[in-house]
Amino acid sequence: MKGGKGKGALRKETRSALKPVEDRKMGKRKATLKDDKRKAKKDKKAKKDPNKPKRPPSAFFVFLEEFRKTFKKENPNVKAVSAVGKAGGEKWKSMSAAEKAPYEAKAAKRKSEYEKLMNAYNNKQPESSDDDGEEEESERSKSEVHDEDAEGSGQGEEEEEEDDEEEEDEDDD
DNA sequence: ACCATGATTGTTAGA
DNA sequence: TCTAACAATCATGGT
Repeated sequence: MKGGKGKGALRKETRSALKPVEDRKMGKRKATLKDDKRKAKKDKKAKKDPNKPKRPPSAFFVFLEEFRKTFKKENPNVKAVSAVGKAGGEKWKSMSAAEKAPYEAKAAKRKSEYEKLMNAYNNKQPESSDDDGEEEESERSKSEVHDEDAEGSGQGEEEEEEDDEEEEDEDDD
């Protein structure tokens, strides 16, 4: 019985309006970034968030990290970051879902950590303090960490088992 | 001297 | 629902 994946019937018609900006201009999406970044340093109002967790790298980035090494190794002459991006993106699309699976898995894990970090970050974030009152919240909350090696937490260090991969449904329509 | 940019795709959060 | 911007990287250029 392979009824295991009957859900494949109709994923979702919402696709109707999926990707309205598929080929949206790749122009600089961070145009304002420059302003923002600079402002952050210049303006104190834009408090810097040292604790602010950065967005977890997507499967593509995870793959890119490794790809970069290889690419640079075979192309030590190439110094343009865009070169790696292009080559990486091209190959990424060339990879099969199964191949990207391990990368996605890792990316998913990263996200888990991101959520956790976000939790701590949220904790630090003061509840909208009306005016520009810089309130240095003493973070003695999480500071009290003993040695909780008991671990148990699901997010333990998991050894990467590259050996056994779970090839799942490749969709055999 | 230092910061932003370029290019890739994915993901996340805000409007 | 949809949009926009950011995540890494690294040499180079502009101010």
